[in-house]
This record gives sequence, C-alpha cells and structure tokens, in this order.
Amino acid sequence: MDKQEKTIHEIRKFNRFYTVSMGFLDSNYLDTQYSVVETRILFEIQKNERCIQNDIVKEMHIDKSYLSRIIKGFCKNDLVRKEKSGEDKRATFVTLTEKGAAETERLIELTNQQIKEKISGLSAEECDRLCSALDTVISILGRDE
Amino acid sequence: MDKQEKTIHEIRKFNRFYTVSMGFLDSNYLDTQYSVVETRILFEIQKNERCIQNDIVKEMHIDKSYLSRIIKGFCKNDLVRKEKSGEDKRATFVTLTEKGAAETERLIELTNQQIKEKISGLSAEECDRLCSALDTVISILGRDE
DNA sequence: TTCATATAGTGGATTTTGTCAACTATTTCT
DNA sequence: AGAAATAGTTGACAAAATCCACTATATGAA
Repeated sequence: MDKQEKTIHEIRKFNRFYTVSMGFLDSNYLDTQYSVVETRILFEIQKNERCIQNDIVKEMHIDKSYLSRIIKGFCKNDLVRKEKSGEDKRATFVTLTEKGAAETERLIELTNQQIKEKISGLSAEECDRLCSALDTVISILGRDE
Repeated sequence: MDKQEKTIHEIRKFNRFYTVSMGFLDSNYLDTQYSVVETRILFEIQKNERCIQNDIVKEMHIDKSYLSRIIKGFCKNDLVRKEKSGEDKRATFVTLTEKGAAETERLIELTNQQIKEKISGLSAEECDRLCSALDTVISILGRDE
C-alpha cells in the first residue's frame, strides 16, 4: 500500500468516524423542529446579511423552488422577511426577523452545547492538540478553495 | 474566550469546512443512482457479512419498515439476497449478491476517486501530516466509543 | 430599438424519502 | 402455559425534494 492509498484509507476511516460522531446523518437537527436543510438555510441567512435567495441556492446546491417554499414557510412563521431589491427587481433580499435571529442563535447554542458535551472530558492540552490537528486538516485539504 | 469556547469555535469551523469539502450535503451519492442511505446500507452489508436487517437498523438508526423496503428493492435489482436464519426464525440474513458486491466495490472506488482528487496535489510529507492529524482527532474525540 | 437569451423567483404536479401504526411469526421471560 | 419482547412486513400517510412551466425583469447583440 503506497502513501496515497494509505491516505485514502485514513480519510475513509475518518469520514466514518466523523459522520457518526457528529451526527451528520440524522435528518432532524438535534431534535428541534427544523430539518438539517432548514437549519443550514437559517445559518446562511445569518452569515450573509441581505443575501438574495439565489445566493443560498448556489451555496447550498438546492432547487430554487424548494428554497422558495422553505423561505415562504419561514415568512409565515415570522422567522424571515423578504424585501424586493431596488437595483435588480427580480431579486429578493432575505433577512432574519428578530424572532428568526433569536431562533438561529438558539440553534447555534444547541450545536455548541452538543460540541461541549463531546469535549467536556478533555484537558487543556488535548483541546490545543485537537484545535491544531483540525487546523492542519483544513490547511492541507482546503488549499485551493 | 476561554479554551473550551475556542475549541467549540474551531470545531464549528471545521464542520463547515468538512461538510462542504466532503460533499456530505448532497443527497445523491456522487451522481450515482443510489441515495446516501442506500449506499451506506450497501457498505454496511459488505462490512458485516451475514448481518441481519435489525443490525443495520440499530447501526444506522433508521426505521425498520424503511429498511425493509430498501432491502426489498435491492433484492428486486439483484443486489442483495435474503436468507432466513436457522437459529432464530424471525431473523433474516442479508448478503450481497455477486452483482451487489461488484456495485458496492464500484461505489467504494468512486469515493476513493473523489478523495484521490482532493489529495492529488499533496506531497508525501503533507500526506503524513494529514494522516496523523486525522488520527489525532479520532483519538481525542473518539475516546469513549 | 428590438429581439433573443439569461436570471430570479413562484407554483403545480409528481416522485422520493421517511414515519407511524397495525399485524404475523417467532422467541424469551416468568 | 401465558405475557412480553423481537424481527420483519405492509398499508397509509407525511415530509422532503425534484421537475417543469410560467412571470417578470435584466442583459447582450444585431
């Protein structure tokens, strides 16, 4: 087994570990009422304030009609507000309402809590080693992004 | 920001990076005809030869009726064979057919290929650092599993 | 200008995916 | 033996996701 094969093997092993460990496979986000997709959309809106729907479509590779409906639902539940763009009248800005922002914060807090549980037993030294290992992975695999 | 918060922050950053980088969000597995769930089921059957359906249900946390139907479909497409257990007549062993085994190999080869592309530009030294970083993460986060 | 083409978003129809509850056939527990 | 638990199946349904056609703008070229 050469070095490349060994690396492939290692990444596969890591993927198995990490998907299970981080619960990426569960389709409902941490027992909340939101699906993983909905959660990611909320995060996305929070991150890029005043993004238009199509930005999210591109970023997340989801169908535009699918997103349109989810956003519609968010509006109905007063999580999000739509606003027609002035420059381009086709585009719609999407922003979090106060309630939406609070809800998004709550979701973030829940992931933080989940992560906290995983790292609760770690010493300061282990935290350091973990952080730098993660950084190493990002810096090596994320070279050209 | 204390050490724990810093670690949480780092893990969140890594998760964002990794889900995108590894394409965990795409619901169809690498443009194949199989869904991510179906692919994982095939991998599972390959890994534990002669497992019973319920093993997969437990391992993957999916509904038994859901699995039952997927397995039924696999049988129809001649990917999988069911066999009644002798000891426990309720249980059904599930094994890959020749075609199923070949198909599973093909799927594995596809992920390998995908990984290969990501690491193609790396030097031997970087491969080493990557592997040991991944091992570090597993050893620290996977303590009690 | 005007016509073709592209883009942003919406809504109808449909398919795929996943869940829930009821049921059969065993097995295990007491 | 009888009650409770387990493995799997099926029907009915709900949720998630896709496909297609459509409107309304915007862009680019003749």
